[in-house]
Amino acid sequence: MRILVVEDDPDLSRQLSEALKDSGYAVDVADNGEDGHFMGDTEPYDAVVLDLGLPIIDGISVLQKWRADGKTFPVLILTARDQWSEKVSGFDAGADDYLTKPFHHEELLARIRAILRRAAGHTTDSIDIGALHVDNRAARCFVDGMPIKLTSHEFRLLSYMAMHRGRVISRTELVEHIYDQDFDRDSNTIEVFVGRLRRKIGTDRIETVRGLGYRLIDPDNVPNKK
Amino acid sequence: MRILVVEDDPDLSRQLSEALKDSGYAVDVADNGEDGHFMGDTEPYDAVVLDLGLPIIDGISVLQKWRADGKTFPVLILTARDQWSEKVSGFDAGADDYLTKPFHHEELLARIRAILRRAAGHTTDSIDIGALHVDNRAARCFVDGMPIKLTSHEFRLLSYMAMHRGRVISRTELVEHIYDQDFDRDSNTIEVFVGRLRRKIGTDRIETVRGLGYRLIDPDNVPNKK
DNA sequence: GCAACCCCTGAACATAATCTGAATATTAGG
DNA sequence: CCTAATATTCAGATTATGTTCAGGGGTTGC
Repeated sequence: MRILVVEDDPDLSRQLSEALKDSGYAVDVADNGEDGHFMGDTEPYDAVVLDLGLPIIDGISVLQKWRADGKTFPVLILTARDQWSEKVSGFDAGADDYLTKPFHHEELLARIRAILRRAAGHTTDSIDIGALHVDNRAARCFVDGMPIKLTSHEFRLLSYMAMHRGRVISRTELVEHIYDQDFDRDSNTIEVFVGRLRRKIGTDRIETVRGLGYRLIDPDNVPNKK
Repeated sequence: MRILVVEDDPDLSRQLSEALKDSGYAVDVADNGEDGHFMGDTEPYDAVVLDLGLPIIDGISVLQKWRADGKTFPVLILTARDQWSEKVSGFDAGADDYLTKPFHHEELLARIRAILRRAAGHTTDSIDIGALHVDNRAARCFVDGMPIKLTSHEFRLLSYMAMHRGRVISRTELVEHIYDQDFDRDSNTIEVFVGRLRRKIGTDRIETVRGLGYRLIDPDNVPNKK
């Protein structure tokens, strides 16, 4: 999952992106409205954390522009305490949730997880695919109840596939959502990660669709394959 | 489905054609208005992605020429941000949709699927022909609810026939829409693929019309065959 | 500050799926 | 029956995917 943070206070921005990275997200940062708007327009984020008081273009305008352009990623806005009117116009502009500063990291992370899972049409933080259990909250996964140790990138890959289970996901899409901005994929990292994941969670849980990509399935619940 | 991309920026052009190929389309590329116009005039594309700012002949003129010549393929135009007047004249010239740069691959792909299916007179990404279900988004097909594994070329063939179901489709037409430019068909690949498809989805779903081509039908709902 | 470790990356190499073209068999139509 | 059209089969050729591994950057524990 890849997240954009638009925040001008350098301290807060660093804290936020660190906390998010620790939770296993790929994070890009913008420190003003213009850059933030451009990045949101250009890159396929899974969620955005948007401060409202920003240099150059304010947060509400950025959000409005995105929505006018048809961008649908979920947006969590940060407001100063007591700025009730801002919250209202934030929701009007298409925000999905808000958080008043100051806040605990824990709360931010919980809300991010919530908007991510809502966007993907799930109702809880964990996803079961047959005997495979993916816990996005604890960033852990289990097969038949046994905990599986995954590295951070392995978990990102699994988590993204779990959110979109059953669908074929192209290598390009995986790269875009697992890595942050400056990454030029000209190597076979995705294949390597898929290989490692398969060894850990079971080869047949990730189906490869030649020429298109990969798909996460429940191997015990395939109607019948030819 | 075969798509023409007319775009002069080499980076964007490569990205586009890669993303489209990933989605299972056959793709040709032109990097200026003149070549683009010629290719669109000569080859039977199912859709065109057309940048407006092009060397030699600009995009709007290319589109106007095509429409004046009676070309009906759907055209998705790419415009720079804020060039609202361009969008308007694009629609006037006969565009089917537009996308402002920059954009996400996923959005482009969604719009391509949308104009393709509109052009074929469908309203969703999936098509049912009796017990056969073709899902163009997931690139999958089912018979009686059972998933059928198809290779990428097999799926292209099926998808094209499903889009034009009930009509007889000649071998030449199939070759032209399933392969991109540089493919010299002097062999019997189409027969081979039809054979393989038949084995997978059921022999009687593809009818042979001697001397003309093939037709995709619902074997359980044939008005009356002689 | 150092050593030990873990993980990521990119490349080289190995394997497997699928495509192609041709040869051969079968069928429909006269 | 004869012929042309279509089907089937199959063996390379070709590409996509898998696997392995070494080097390096970063982190942890001492």
